[in-house]
Amino acid sequence: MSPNPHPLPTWLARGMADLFPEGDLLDPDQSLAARFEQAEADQRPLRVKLGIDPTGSDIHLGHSILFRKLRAFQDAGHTAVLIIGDFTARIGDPTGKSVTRVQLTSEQVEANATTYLRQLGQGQPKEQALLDFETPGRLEVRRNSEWLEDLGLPQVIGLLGTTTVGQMLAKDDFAKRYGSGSPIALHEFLYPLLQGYDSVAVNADVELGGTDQKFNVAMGRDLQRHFGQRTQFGLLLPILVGLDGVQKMSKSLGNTVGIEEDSLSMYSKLEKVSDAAVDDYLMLLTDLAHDSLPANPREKQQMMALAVTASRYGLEAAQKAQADAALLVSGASDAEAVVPEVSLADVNFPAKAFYLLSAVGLCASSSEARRQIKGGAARLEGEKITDPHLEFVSAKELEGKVLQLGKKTFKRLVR
RNA sequence: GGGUCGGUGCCCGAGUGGUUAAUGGGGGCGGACUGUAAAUCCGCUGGCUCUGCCUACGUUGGUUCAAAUCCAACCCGGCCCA
Repeated sequence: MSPNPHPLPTWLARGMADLFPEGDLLDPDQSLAARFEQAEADQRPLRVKLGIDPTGSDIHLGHSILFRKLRAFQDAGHTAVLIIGDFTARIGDPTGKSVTRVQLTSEQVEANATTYLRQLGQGQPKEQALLDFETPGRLEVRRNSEWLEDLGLPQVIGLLGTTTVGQMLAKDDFAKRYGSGSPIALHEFLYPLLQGYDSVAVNADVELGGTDQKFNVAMGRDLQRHFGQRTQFGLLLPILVGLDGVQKMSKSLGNTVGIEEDSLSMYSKLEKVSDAAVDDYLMLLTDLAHDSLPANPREKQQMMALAVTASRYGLEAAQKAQADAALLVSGASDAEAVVPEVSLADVNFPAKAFYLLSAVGLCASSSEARRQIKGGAARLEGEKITDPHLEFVSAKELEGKVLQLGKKTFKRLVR
């Protein structure tokens, strides 16, 4: 193979799962590297699109890999076009869901969008934020209701006419559902088309997405061509596996690390991710060079956890989290300072042990607490609680003590 | 619109009148082991300040001493026909 005349910058290539098209290396419509060259020559920043679906409200590390890449584009001088899918959220992205998603009201969507932007760092200095909201020209935040709300039926029919049922059924998710006899609502076919139309509306040069977005991103290219526009490149990043190392990181699977979690909890979760996931985390969530990593898997976990936490909270806070986490596992008695506190104000006395566990938030329900106690999971000041009916007469006798569930969860009871 | 099969706990999926809060698997949680990992083994897995009481098998109503199980209507879905 002859040397590539325009290699992609390393910040761009890192962690990339797929890039398309990858044709003639000199053609700016076929090669992203050539598009870069051209943009530079024209002194025109590239427009890099990323769509978010304001259906949830908590951003986790799985989302953040896309934002990190978008930020890298910003730092290289390009324009991030963040599209809030406020209109499409009301349809529901069929991706990965076997069930048709509930449609949200516009109030819910708006509230979620606001929360999203805050978590991405709106109003914060760029050093602390996920995206650069500060530097002029580096960020455009758009809502797709801007252009989708006013589409008339003739235009919608026009969009529908650009593709076929056969093409739609080629999409992985639709294919599976169709094959297994699960319902597919017709309006779900509209989703890829509308997301694709977003690319037309913002004139995107590049669209970022997870590998599960390939179909939708490709649809954007088709529609851009249809509307006589220059086509975008699809840059796909892997879907981050969750803490279990098996399934994708997703809130409904409960294997996430939230971007807003405090440094201690972020570090503690990360340092125990499954070995299967550590290399991915290092690649996608840090900038560490992979040839300088320790061979010992335990050290590797810790290094990764430290780096990821530091990228969010700074090195000093991350190191403190690391030290605190070490204290916590060594035994609650050494860790006075770092155990999170919980108030007894809402607990009614006299309180039985199982009720206390649930009232204090250590267990989801009092029935669960009862089971946990029977299973030997609950401790007070390091001493195992064996009787669910153990009764505490007043808050006084509990103040300052540490209540523990399992090996990892501690709460200090305070007034 | 017609025919037909189906809708069960977080998910999948048994169960077709009576010790059924409902077999089994997955997932989750806890215990042992360990590297706070994986694998393995064991226990738990509707709610309630709980020796008992509630609520649950698409919805509503009915039959019966007794229903997830029988009947009716309705809602939702798959497939076939139109």
